[in-house]
Amino acid sequence: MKIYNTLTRKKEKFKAIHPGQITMYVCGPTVYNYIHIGNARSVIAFDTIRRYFEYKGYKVKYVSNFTDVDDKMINEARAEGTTVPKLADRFIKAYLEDTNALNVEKATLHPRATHEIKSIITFIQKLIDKGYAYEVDGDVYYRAKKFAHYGELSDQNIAQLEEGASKHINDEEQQRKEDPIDFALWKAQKEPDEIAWESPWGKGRPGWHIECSVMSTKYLGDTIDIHGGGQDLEFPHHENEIAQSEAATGKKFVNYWMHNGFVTVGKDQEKMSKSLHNFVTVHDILKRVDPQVLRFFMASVQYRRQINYSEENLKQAEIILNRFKNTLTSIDYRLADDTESAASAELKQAVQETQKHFEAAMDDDFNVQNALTAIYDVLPVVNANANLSKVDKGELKHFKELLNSWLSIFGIDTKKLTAKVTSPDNEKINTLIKMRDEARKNKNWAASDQIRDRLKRMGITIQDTPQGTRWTRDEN
RNA sequence: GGCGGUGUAGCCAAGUGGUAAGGCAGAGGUCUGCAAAACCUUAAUCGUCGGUUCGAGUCCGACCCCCGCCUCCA
Repeated sequence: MKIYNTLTRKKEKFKAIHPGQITMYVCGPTVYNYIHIGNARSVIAFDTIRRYFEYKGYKVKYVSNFTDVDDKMINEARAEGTTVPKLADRFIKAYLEDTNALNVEKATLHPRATHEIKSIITFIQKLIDKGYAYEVDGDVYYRAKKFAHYGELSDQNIAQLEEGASKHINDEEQQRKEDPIDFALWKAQKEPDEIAWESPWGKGRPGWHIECSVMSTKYLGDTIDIHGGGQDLEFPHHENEIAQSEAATGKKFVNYWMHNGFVTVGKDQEKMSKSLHNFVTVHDILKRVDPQVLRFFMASVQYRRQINYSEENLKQAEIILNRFKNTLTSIDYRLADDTESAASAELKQAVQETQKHFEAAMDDDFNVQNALTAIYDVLPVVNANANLSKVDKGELKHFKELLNSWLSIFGIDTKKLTAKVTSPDNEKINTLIKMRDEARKNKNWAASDQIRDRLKRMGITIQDTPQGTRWTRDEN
């Protein structure tokens, strides 16, 4: 299995620290708003990766944090006249609802920065003791240049970083810092009503980057297998995490750094982001789009590539899901009917090949496009087989199980896809179909078509096959 | 300016140097009473220019377009 490592800018053979187990940390959102499609992309990308590891038999420890205190949180809470913790609670709840709707597996742990203040203070103190950090009037800064590997992840050189940073910070900050690229580990309280905790350096709150170093090492260990996040976190966030963690522990922080590509929008394909105000929240879009369609759309692009968010592309995802649905439905009908089973070497071999191709593609840095292609290639074979008067029922069943597990890597629940929800009108549907079959027998096409139209209005599509009339619900 | 990514048919997109996978849409056909679904057939010389090579989308050079990071952002 190969994974592209941002640190080395190469695909590397994946080797877990502990065989059969994987430790994964994924940077989560700042919870001052609903998550948008771009945030969801990251969540979905790493959920898909996690699910594939699990498919391969790994046990995955998956930690994803909530940043529940920072300037944006403080400002938003003020604007709404609420407190930072209340604001956080509200949007953490919304996050869990949204990601649950997108069928994202629950993290092993969702630590919150504000619940880790003690550990954060201890960690910062360690950095001060080791000479990697210094305090100035209640603020604590990290001495970036002291860390020899600073800039390696994002491939930036120190001089240029200094030049860039000096343009962005004000004189007052410039004077406090030893160097413009030094970054805050601890920020002193500025207003009396501002949320703050006691510390050896006075009242204040943690800086942004420190929480991830603390939570990752605390819950997953000094060195972990995989650390993920959006490409925009490469610098400075992840660069700083490496500096903090490796300075504190003296060990390698992360073996494989993985960064997902952005969601872009519009004909200019601009990055979707909160600051550009071109975002769509998951909360809103799910009011009109089937969560499975959104999930499949986002999961079907390889995690490093950009996703161009558009109605047309969303529509395409829906059509493909429908093909899966049709195939699975026709398999279900064939498995349930009383026709004889007949072994098919052709089908068996095609299914075997598909599995091989699917896994080879996923093993290659999660190349989901090629993995899906493997499935698209076998669908015509399966569909054609499912139309035969005698089918290989054992092999069809086997394929169905495989397809279920493959699609579940993409976050698709095939049960939901094909559910013939038991509802009060099931009996009515079957009665109508019987009536129609009767009409067809008598070649009473007008009556037959009338019943079909009526069923269509109920959201039921019917298909006539040699094995009898089938029906599916249009919406799941 | 520095770093990184990207440019393949209307759209999505795969492509270890050897005569361009696949999907969607479109067109034609088979099946069907008609449909639906399914199945079959069907399209591009790969941003531009030059180089290396028997041979390049695939390597080298130059250039152009777009996107991102370098400041909060998945």
